[in-house]
Amino acid sequence: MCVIISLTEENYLKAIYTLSHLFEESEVSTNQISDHLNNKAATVTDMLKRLAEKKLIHYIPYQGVKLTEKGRQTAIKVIRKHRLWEVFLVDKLQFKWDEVHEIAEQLEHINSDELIQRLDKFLGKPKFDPHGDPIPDANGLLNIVKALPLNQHKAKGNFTFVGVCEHSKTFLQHLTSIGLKIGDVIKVEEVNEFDNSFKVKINKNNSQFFSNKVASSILVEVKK
Amino acid sequence: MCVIISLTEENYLKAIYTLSHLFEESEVSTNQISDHLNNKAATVTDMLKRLAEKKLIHYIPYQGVKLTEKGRQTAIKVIRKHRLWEVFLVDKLQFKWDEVHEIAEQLEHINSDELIQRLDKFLGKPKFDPHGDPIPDANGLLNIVKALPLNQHKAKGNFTFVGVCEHSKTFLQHLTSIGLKIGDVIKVEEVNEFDNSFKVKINKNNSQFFSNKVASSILVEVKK
DNA sequence: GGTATAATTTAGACTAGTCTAAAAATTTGT
DNA sequence: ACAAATTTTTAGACTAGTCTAAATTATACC
Ligand SMILES: [Mn+2]
Ligand SMILES: [Mn+2]
Ligand SMILES: [Mn+2]
Ligand SMILES: [Mn+2]
Repeated sequence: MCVIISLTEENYLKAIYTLSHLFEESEVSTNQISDHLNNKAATVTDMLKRLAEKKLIHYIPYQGVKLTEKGRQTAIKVIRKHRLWEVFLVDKLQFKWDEVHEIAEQLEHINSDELIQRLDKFLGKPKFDPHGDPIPDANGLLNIVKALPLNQHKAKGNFTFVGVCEHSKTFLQHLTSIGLKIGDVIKVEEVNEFDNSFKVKINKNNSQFFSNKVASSILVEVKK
Repeated sequence: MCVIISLTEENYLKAIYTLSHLFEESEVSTNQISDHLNNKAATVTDMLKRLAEKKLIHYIPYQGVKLTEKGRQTAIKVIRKHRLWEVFLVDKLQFKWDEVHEIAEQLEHINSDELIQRLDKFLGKPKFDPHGDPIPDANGLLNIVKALPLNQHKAKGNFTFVGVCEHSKTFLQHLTSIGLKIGDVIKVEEVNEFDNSFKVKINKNNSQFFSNKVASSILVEVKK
């Protein structure tokens, strides 16, 4: 009970959580973590030993790591805080969706359960952050997003834009510049076999093209 | 330009700023800082050398320290953030005034000028925090509070309660329990020479007594 | 003015978190 | 199956921030 978890340790746990879901594998490797956090592999190994010591991860040398239940809960809580603060920044302070990630990276480490509970209520208990990512609830339960990237639905029809799988500032700004935001309806008029580009209409406006790169980075659901 | 100032360094600068104003002396001693931050004097000496190296303080061994202009600006900015976040916590999240200090101690280190500017606007550019302390403006200018503790006005009459000079949780809770909040009118009906206690009415309610300890910890202005 | 006391600094050590270089283990390819 | 390539760990070093104990400087008092 009540082991203190440092900011650095929180970031490692979050990285392990994210990577294990990114690659659909339960074991995460040392190099994956070192790439993700821009640290050297030797540094990661040191930290993995400390996290294992604290019972936050299962670690077998050379075999990779996975989170313990305690580690998972800690990671989820950091993600909950990150996403709630992003909602605050966009909804209450009128930041753009491409401006909030760096600030949320700092705010996610503020330690106060009461604060998060009240912030959640103040924001109207949102279910999704400004990028369409689901916000874990107070018990650590997370809606799994069943949406797929647009390019995996190789069919004409109407889709709803529900999130991004690429979070870079430049990509988010690009979506803004083509006038696409969460909740918009995308009508696929043609799928171009040659380069896998998509001819689409956004909310019944004029037609435009999505490159395969764009189509593979936006998550959509079939419109009901 | 653009020297990175760590969270720890920010706390030292804030401590030096606070202590120099608390004792009305420009030079702050090593022991004062070590008491204030609950660090050992040797630790403080180490840090003072680092802060001097970064041109944030003027430091002459054995003589005490004072802030440079750059150090003062940094300290003021941290105080501005602390007090703005306290306003946010009380006004927007409905925290009580005795619950916000610890959380603001964390939030004051979040580093984003844009965030503070937008938070300030969102809160309606408040001039005072929930404890009546003035909030420095974006240029680092601070209204000096000219209010005195009630016990220094040894006279009957009407006063306005504008702030506290004691910030402990128990004291703030005590004021709440006797029904006193910022802005209330305090009518002094008697000053008791024997123990320097005060017979007062708050907002024309029933009379009660303030001990000298209470009277010396609340800041009031003569009611206009 | 000289000594006792208090304040401050120095010296040396420790932890968390990082690095580079080298060693060891694992995986890959023939 | 074994050598080469890759991954991971170990060893040793560094910085920031902290400590204790000892040395030094300042101050207070007679
Ligand atoms: Mn983010
Ligand atoms: Mn997000
Ligand atoms: Mn405070
Ligand atoms: Mn305050």
